[in-house]
Amino acid sequence: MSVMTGGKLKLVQAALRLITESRSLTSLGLRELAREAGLNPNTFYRHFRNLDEFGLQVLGYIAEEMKTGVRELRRMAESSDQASRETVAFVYHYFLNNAAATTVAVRELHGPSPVLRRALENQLDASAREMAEDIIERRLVPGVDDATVHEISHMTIRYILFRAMDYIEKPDQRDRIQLETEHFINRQFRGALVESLPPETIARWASKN
Amino acid sequence: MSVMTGGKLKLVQAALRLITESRSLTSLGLRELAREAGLNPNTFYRHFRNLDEFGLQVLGYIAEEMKTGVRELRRMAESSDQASRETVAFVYHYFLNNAAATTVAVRELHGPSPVLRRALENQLDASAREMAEDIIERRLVPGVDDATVHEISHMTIRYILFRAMDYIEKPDQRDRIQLETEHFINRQFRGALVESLPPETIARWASKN
DNA sequence: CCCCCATGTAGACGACTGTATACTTTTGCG
DNA sequence: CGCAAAAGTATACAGTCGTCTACATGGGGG
Repeated sequence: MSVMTGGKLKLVQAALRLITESRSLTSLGLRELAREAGLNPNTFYRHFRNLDEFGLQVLGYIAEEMKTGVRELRRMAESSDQASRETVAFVYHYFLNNAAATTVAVRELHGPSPVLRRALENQLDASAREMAEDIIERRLVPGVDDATVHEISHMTIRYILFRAMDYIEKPDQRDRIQLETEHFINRQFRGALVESLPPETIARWASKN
Repeated sequence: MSVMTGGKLKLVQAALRLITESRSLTSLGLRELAREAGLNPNTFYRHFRNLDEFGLQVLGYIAEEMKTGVRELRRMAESSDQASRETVAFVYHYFLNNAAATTVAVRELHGPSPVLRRALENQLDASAREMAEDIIERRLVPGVDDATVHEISHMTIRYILFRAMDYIEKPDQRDRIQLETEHFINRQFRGALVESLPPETIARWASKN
């Protein structure tokens, strides 16, 4: 399962290549894949039962890629305590360097195949849980209860993933995207601290500081 | 342009029907469309030059639908001043009643066709601008500057659209989605009020109230 | 060494696709 | 009504697709 070689790898990589050139995983054809990979169409059957199974394997492949990225991220976040700014920069650079995987994830998360959608949702939920637990364990946002941290993590993971797509496609907006992401995160966590208070009270207090 | 009739309408509606049954606009076939609409394949050519033009027309069709929805929403928001809760409920019910259009929008916003993506982005940006201007004019969040209101509106519109997809597909989670959406909005605007203050200061103050 | 099994190739099949040309029906207007 | 344009249909063609069966290669373990 773990390491792919030969034709199998070639086919998966061909899929990633085609998808970045504005295609969708679900719309790829067997022959098209083989053509792009430089293989005979029938070679496909030596590695996959059908296109559905292929899709899942591609998802597994990119999930593996993403996991190593997350691991790096956590290792880096451990060393710095002012997480936000550099962390956001790091994350977007990571997505940029894994544009193909990112594109697949974003496309299929809202794509037509229910199976792939569920698989991706589970993957994202798992990442969100990890992120939340890290935040809670390291007491990064004291004053916010655990359930809320989980909720915010869930939103943030998705927000970043979608913005990563823009980040990849619109180089001229990268600074803005990074900045808005920081705003997003800051507002969510700061907002959570004063969630139960009426806006007027907050505004009055804030204007005095 | 305005009113569709006969075969043209049938084809567009057939597309919406197929898309809700887990398909993507870009992946629809000419013959498939005609079959679903109960028409001869060649009738398609009487109304559309090719499938790309068809896609754009479908988008225009649902954009028209959405616009009337937004108009209703603004009319309703005018009458109540505690916007948030009922507004959110209203919005999700609207999306639920226009499931096909919602699905198309979400699918194609991250779909493989750059043309459709741009068209949808512009549509969403326009809606976000309208929303922001409403909020600013009615002074719903004093203490937050205009640029920030625009930024938050932009995020919120997208957040709600994506959650609307879940809302449609997962009936058992509808209450939770509605609640989390309220949280999202509240945290964004409240967070914006205290954006520039260090979290510790906020937490200390909040714990005293 | 040889054999075997995994991997890759060749050719063919029926089904489906987008499109062109030609014909029929329906519709709206003077 | 009469007739022209619009809308819908029939048939056909070349291309692509997924899949099947049969055959070729080639590298590692007995």
